Amino acid sequence: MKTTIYDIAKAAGVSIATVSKVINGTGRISSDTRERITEIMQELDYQPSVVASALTGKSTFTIGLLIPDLANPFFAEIARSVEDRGHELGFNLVMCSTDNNSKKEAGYITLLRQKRVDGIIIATGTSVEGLLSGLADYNIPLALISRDIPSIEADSVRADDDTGAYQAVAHLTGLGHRHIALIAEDMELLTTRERVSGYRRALEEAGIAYTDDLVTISNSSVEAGKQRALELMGSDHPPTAIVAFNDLLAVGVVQAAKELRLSIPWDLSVISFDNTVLAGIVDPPLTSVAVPIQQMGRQIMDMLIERVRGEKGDKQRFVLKPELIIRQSTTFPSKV
Amino acid sequence: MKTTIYDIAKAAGVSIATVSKVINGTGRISSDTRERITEIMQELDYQPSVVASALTGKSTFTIGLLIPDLANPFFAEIARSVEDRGHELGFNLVMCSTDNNSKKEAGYITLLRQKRVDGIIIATGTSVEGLLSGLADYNIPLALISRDIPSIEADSVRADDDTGAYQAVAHLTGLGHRHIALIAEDMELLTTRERVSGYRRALEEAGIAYTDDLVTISNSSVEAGKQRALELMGSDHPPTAIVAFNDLLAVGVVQAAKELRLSIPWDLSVISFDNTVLAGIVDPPLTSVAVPIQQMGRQIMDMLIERVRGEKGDKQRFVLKPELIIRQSTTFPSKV
DNA sequence: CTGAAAGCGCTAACAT
DNA sequence: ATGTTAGCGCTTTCAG
Repeated sequence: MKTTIYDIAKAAGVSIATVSKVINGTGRISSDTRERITEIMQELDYQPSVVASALTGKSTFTIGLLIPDLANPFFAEIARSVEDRGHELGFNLVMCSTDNNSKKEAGYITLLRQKRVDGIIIATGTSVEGLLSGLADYNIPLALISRDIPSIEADSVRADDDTGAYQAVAHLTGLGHRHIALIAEDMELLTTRERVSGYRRALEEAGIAYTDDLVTISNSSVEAGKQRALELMGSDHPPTAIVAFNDLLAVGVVQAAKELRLSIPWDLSVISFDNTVLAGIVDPPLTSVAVPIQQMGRQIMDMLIERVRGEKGDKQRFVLKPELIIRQSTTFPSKV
Repeated sequence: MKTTIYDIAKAAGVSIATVSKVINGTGRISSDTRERITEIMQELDYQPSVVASALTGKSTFTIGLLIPDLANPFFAEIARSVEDRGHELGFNLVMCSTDNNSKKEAGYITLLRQKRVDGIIIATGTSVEGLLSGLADYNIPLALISRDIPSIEADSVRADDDTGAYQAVAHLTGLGHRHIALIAEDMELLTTRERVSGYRRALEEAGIAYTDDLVTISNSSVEAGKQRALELMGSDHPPTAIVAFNDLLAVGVVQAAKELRLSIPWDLSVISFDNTVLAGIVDPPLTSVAVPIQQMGRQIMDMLIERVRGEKGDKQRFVLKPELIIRQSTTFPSKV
């Protein structure tokens, strides 16, 4: 049998209330009995049940993290930083990889509700919007990382995507590129729309007209990135540079270039977003728009825990500045 | 207020016992009242509390996963497959990245105990050994993935590391290499010892003497791999091939080679273990010993859930055959 | 087929 | 400084 608070109480010759108090450091108990009880708890290897304690109204000390895919390094890194900060604060993370599939999202959210998690951090796209607005009612705090959903009442931390894209494209136009393609993600995402807007702004400043067919939509995988790049490069007037909305896509572009026997950066410049471990590892290493993943992870967890602890007040929305890390995948265009 | 089983009971004009029965599909209730109750639960958006239900002796439907580092693609992929299978079976995963730090391991295990998780899957090294043998007493089932710990009474799934290393090294000796280095991990790990043994076996068959200084120990990171490679290549009699015990290390080797202006595979052959996404992405793509991560993940979860459900009987230990994926990082040695 | 009641392990007033 | 007691939301005999 698991040892309970009763076992401790009996062994110590006190009431369970007293034991509860030393466990939680509440009320006043003589340091004498405190010590004795502490000792007995150790001897009996007693672990207070957070299940029971949660039932009495205290928190479960677990928070849910919804991401598209743990196997995507960007999200794995986010998860890691969130997990670390949570652990420091005494909270555990339950992972929910949704594949951006609304069925799975709904399923996970239901589960998280049933488990009475203290809060939920969301890094997925739009489809959850409906589910989420509901969540507010159950008053379980929500926080958004990396993507923001304006219609949702929640704290958020994300990168300034407009600026990020602007920096990337300006770097390219500065090098002389005038035919720059985008491999974007779902247009429903604020992230995507902002990046496209930054792209247009940079083009405009360089006096370059915006063309629809240089912007292609793709889901996030190496394979998809490769396909899109193949299509772009196969067109009548192929781009001299491609900006991919994440590292996986960019890796796909690199593979497409290899297949087409195009050399990067000489025949084609490439810039990625995210700057995960992948960006530094491919050949050539990618110029990439870096977002401070660690910082975002810690910060969102901090904000969420504040809410869990009852912090009221307006929702906060942080927008972090991205940084363009210049590596070897970009140079001036060969043919002007 | 959260809606409880009482609210449903009242609204339906029945007792909570009846509601409980329709929730769990136990006992016998007229399909009439069943429907009515179901309907009301939906209307009120009722979510039964697994916290409360767990307190009455049922499971928490959550299992803990201990890994060294979620940001390492190998473990991220393991986590993903485990999570998926868990989700199919109705279990959630709480992530514990331990950095192979025994303090963290102990901390996480304590937390998992307090949360009354139904089971724990472990992919970390040795330091937990002590903690774990204890766990058995609290009768929370354990399962080991990717690494086995003989002294622990637990189901396990892992790769046949001896064979994996043998295949890698035999491939190399077959190409004519006679000076093959190993960048290994912690010697305490069964995995490491078995790989070294496979290495020696392959050398022996090729009539090559084993030398201690060709085997170097490293912790798992790109940076560490690079350092070890630099040291190896800087020795009097540098190896013509290096086998790295995971992709991160191998990437480090590749970077070291670049820094030394050595071309892979012509100046140096490289083989990695794990065959994660990284192996296919670096330049050149790495010949790698692939283990069936997906399959391991599913299988370990299946075995663990069996135990959670009360399956008794001897512990099962599965050892899966690895496969050598030949890419472009290996060829015959240039100078014989 | 349905309900009453006794817990599960712990917390939080409220007494003492 | 410590103990009593009434829940928390649900499951599970055991009656009816």
